[in-house]
Amino acid sequence: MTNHQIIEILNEIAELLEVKGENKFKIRAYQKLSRFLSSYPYELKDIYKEKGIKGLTEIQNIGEGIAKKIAELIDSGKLTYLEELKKSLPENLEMLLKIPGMGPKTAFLLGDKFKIKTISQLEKFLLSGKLREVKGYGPKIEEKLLKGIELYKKGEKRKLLGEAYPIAYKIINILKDKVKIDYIAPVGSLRRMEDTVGDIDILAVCDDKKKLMDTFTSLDFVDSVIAKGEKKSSVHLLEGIQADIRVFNKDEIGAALQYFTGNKEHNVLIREIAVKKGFTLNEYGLYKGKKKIAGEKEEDIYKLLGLSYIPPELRLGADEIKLAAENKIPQLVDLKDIKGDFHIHSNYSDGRDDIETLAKEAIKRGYSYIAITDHSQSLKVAHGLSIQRIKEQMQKIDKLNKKYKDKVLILKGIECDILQDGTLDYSDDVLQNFDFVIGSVHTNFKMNKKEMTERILKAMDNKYLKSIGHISGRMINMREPYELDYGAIFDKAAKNNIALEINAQPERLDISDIYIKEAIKYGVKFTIGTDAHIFESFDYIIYGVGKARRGWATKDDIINTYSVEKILKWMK
DNA sequence: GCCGTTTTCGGCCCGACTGTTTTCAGTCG
Ligand SMILES: Nc1nc2c(ncn2[C@H]2C[C@H](O)[C@@H](COP(=O)(O)OP(=O)(O)OP(=O)(O)O)O2)c(=O)[nH]1
Ligand SMILES: [Mg+2]
Ligand SMILES: [Mg+2]
Ligand SMILES: [Zn+2]
Repeated sequence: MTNHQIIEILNEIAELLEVKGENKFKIRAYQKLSRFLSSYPYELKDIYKEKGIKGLTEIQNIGEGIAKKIAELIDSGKLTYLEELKKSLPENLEMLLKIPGMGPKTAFLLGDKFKIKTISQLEKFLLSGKLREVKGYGPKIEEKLLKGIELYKKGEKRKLLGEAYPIAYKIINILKDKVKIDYIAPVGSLRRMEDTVGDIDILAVCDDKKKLMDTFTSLDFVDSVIAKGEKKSSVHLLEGIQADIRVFNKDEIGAALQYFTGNKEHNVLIREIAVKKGFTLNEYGLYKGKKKIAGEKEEDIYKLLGLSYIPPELRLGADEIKLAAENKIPQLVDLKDIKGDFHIHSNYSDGRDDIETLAKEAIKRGYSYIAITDHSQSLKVAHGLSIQRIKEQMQKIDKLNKKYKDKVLILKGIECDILQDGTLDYSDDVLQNFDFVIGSVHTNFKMNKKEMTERILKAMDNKYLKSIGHISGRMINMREPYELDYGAIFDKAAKNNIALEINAQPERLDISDIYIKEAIKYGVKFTIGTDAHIFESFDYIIYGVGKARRGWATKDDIINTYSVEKILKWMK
């Protein structure tokens, strides 16, 4: 029973309780825990095995009630409570609830009174016009639900951060072009730099609100308008994702950002603090009675609530608020601190560009160094480098380093396969010639937790290894990560002075940010690498930095912030 | 169902849009 599975079950319980019309705070408790666990770095089953129920209740948002249920799930794989809950309700409600526009009330009505169990039954029912006979329902609702079914059938998944970000900026640039806008920015999960986003949230400040909304809802790539008001509109895009916009006045921008950045749990906790202090907080401002006491700047709101500023990436509703109250939010690493990129492929292996092109791009970005890290010999599909090719590449790099002396330093790197037995893909007398060796697993993924951990730990005995590439092997939405004993790896990484890579490819984002904070406690350092195969992908660095920030990393934790002198020393 | 240096019981965020209403419920942010 993985955390992932437990999260799904908690969500299912919350949904069913909603349909039952249960106490909404009880429902919130399940939702809150579910969200909390999605960024929790330890497996509950390990904690339960070690410390029992008591270990579980020590975790934030888990009390006696849910601890017992989790224990039953781990012990037996089943949950009597959920089974009973399902029995007491119409079948297949979960499916109905996934239809956009269908909430708990309507789903219950359809399941209970009209015995609807399948999508095709629902379609027939809606087309028959029988729903409008129920008080409170009419033809527009039937239509809306039919549209919801079409959307549901598309089965759209959450988009990768790296897919959604460019779409958000496409929208922003068009709007800026067509309407006079004072401020516009991506917010929600995009601003928090989550791995994936459920929709694109945009916040704007603009005088001509009507024109902005007209423009937004009539963009070329809008395929349906879900809602359109003067403060808020929602559309669905051809790209297969929803976009929400909210428009505010200038003096509300701080409160608006605070609200629209979220996450929801963070907002609720912040608003609770406001209430305790005798204030109210909404998206327009912080109020003491009728009097507005903050709203222009996010910082002011946090400050008046007795908190230091909390960067968006940390706003999870976990422990960031407590730490802000104690003034213990660290100065996080920033994009402007980054001096180089530690994972780049050239046309020597499976990259598109020659090394000189890559070096020029690095110079353009103001980098001090880049590491060229092509694939190693056994990875034939990616044209892994033979020993002869390594020699040629090194000579080439020497030449370029002469040519671009004082402009950028090209590091002789390699992304060396960690073979099934934990040895590296070249012998030490080859590896010793590189400045920077990444060890990556690209083959034989189907090993259990113990075997895969041992494989990686073994590789870490090699004194030339400097960083572990994309450690979990996950491909977001496509391939699950393999299980690892992260504690053992962090421990050895810190002791052997081996960094972990934050791979910034949108589909990888690996090591996952939920582990970074833990690793830092062990003293582990990180190299951020875009894994670029074309120079345009140097852009992915923003996602890498975002992940580092979500892991509470400071400048010191990230090797890419070091000067040339310092990295040369570190690589020795 | 969870939580707490004021509380172990009584709190638990607040608002926009739509469709159906003649005052508001439902859904979503
Ligand atoms: N105060 C408050 N704010 C909310 C609530 N629901 C959403 N928000 C705010 C915080 C969210 O980050 C923001 C955008 O909502 P979304 O539903 O788009 O969620 P978010 O972008 O966080 O995640 P997503 O990737 O879209 O699933 O709106 C709520 O119930 N109360
Ligand atoms: Mg969102
Ligand atoms: Mg949204
Ligand atoms: Zn790789």
